[in-house]
Amino acid sequence: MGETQDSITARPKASEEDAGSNGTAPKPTDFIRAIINEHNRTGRFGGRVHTRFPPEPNGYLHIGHAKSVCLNFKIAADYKGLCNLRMDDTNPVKEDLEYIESIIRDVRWLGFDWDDRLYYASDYYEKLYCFAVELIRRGKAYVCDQSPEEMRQFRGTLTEPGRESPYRNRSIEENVTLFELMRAGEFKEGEKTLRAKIDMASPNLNMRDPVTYRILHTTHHRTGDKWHIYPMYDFAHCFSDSIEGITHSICTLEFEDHRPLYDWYLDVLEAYHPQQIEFARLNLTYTVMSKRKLLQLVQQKYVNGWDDPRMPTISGMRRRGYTPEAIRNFCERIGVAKNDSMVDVELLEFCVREDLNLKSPRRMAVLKPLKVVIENYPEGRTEEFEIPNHPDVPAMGSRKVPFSKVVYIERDDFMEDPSPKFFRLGPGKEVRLRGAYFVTCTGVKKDTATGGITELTCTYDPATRGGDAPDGRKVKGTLHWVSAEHSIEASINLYDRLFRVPNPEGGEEGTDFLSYLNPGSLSVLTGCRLESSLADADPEITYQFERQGYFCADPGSAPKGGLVFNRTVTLRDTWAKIEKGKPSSEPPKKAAKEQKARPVSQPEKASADTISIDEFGRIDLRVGLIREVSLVEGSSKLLKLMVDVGEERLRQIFAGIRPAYPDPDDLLGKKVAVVANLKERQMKFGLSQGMILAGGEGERMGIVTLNGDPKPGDKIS
RNA sequence: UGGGGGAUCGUUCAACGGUAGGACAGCGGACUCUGACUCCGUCGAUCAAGGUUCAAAUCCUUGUCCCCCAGCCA
Repeated sequence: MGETQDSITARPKASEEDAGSNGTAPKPTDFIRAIINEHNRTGRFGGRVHTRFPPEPNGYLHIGHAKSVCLNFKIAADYKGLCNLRMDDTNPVKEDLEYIESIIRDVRWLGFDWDDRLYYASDYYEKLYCFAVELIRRGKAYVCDQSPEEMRQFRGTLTEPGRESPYRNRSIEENVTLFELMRAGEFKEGEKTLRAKIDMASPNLNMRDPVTYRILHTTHHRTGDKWHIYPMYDFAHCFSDSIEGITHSICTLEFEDHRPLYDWYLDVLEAYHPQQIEFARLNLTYTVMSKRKLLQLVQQKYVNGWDDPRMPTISGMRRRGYTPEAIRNFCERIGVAKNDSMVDVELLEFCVREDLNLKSPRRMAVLKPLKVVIENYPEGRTEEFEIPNHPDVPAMGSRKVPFSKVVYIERDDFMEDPSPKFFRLGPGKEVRLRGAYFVTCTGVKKDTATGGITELTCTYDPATRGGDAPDGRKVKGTLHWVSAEHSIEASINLYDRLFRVPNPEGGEEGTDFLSYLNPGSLSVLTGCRLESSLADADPEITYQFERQGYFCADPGSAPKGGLVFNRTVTLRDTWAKIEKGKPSSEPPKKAAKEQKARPVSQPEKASADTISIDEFGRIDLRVGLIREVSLVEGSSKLLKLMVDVGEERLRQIFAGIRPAYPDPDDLLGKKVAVVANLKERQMKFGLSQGMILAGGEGERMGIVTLNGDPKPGDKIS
């Protein structure tokens, strides 16, 4: 893996002594390693560290799993221990061979190795069965005839104890016999279970005689029809860990109150006893992480399979062009703790860019072509420019890029009436075509019907061959380009976040996460023009299309449909930020950013279950002019606004935006978006007659303000 | 109202009784044949109230808020 990250974040030497007598602990910081260090100090596991990554093969691995994979494998590596890969396959109803294969592929792709230690809980079924029998013999388990319904009723509630099952006191012999019959398939599903005999009054619901084995007449993907009973997670997991000699059984927080059960099973049978440690699972903004929801997205076709590049799955990210190094690095940076956390997806994107910037060969590709004819360039002439594959890594070599009289540039790189800050092409302006010549725009051709720009004419300066002017004159802008005649056509998938909101799982009660799907998460660009060297692009390689972002050939759609590229991630785009912030909205910050619909135009394949225009139309959005602003006494958050929405009277609106406006007078005269048909609301401070649109929280809040010269009361469409 | 966890810059991780630090994001600037990269600067936090102490994010008390648990899922 060759990460140097560790040494960067590690504390200096002094802490190394945490490692204790065996001195193998290089990473002092996180709480898990602190526990391990303590174990090593006291000799609990004789200095041994053996972890495992135990996925259930009921779905594809996602970035949240990657966190766990990295944690387990890295801890093992750091302590010179081992990490097993174990399929936790105890529920044949949900599991599948396809998932097993994908998991193996993904963990390997992430860069981890388990030698020959690929295990399956199903390998232990026979042993587990014997453990269960022993449990019965020790009077610690019984066969129960209660139906699921009855069992639920007897379990009690969070605040009331449960009641004991009438079958709780069967004789050991009867239990053994019944359990054998369960195994033999003599009973119907749900007819009987094996239950641990613990304590129906325990405040921990997991200890109220939990089911240990249930009857399932389902063919198992590995053991076929051999078994009619399957162990439950708590039982199978602790003994699987125990059998494998795991020292540290690392899992997520929700298993914290399963730990007493984990410990109970092992203690009752006096088995080797690993230490379970729980950490907070990863949440990422603008996505969902639950396997159930991801499955739903796949099954209901909101995305095109588990490896859809918009999915947070490992296979989706691979297809999108993410690298294992970037993902591992991300997992390193987010750290590990017990706080519930929501990591900003921008950090992931940063890690991807960071890695890709170093190793992506540069190419030129025009996504939205605009034809440029260079008037003074000889007809029929072609020359080739030698352009480096990487500006900072000469070792990556160079390639020849053909140039001719007609080239394409990016439509966004031309403005007919540019602002002074726009240092790309405009009428009369001179720019550099990267690695080729300086050109000056001499003319603009338009479609007479639509007025849309169809073509540009330019002149070039032959003296600037290669991209430098001998007279030392500078140009502000450098554009990417392709020769019309030599370029190849491709379509490009632009991906944006799958959800419109940072936390699609945390919506108002009763709101389905699907309603937050981003209808613009995929936009397909056709007729893009690429430099010809991209014709046989290797899907394994992610290229940087200069000034655009990182892209890789889509392995899924290569064969017949022509060349298809996936956008991995955009380049940072400060210009877009300037542009966006330019017109009005004072503190656009996050508020504006979160609305960001990056794929600007283009046909969109709307794939989401969203509200319709009609529904949205029920909201009466009006232009409002802020006429008065005053502080609200007794509230640190509210401002009282008097807003002109084109009616005789001003509307009184209380807005919780004060933290963002230390000087509320800044708001005077601003044109804002007002929800005009909101039911009036009586607040402590007065009647609020509408709502203005804002985004963000606290100081990073911004209100939606309007450009141009709309009149108060104008409808916002 | 039971049990188990958790609260530190916008986000995330650290600080383990002794200067609240890093990363991402933001903002400003330098550089630039990618408005990229890089570099520099800057903004910015200890849930609250008490207490112990020369000294508290850290220890104690009380409170507040958030997450998880009533599958024959994992």
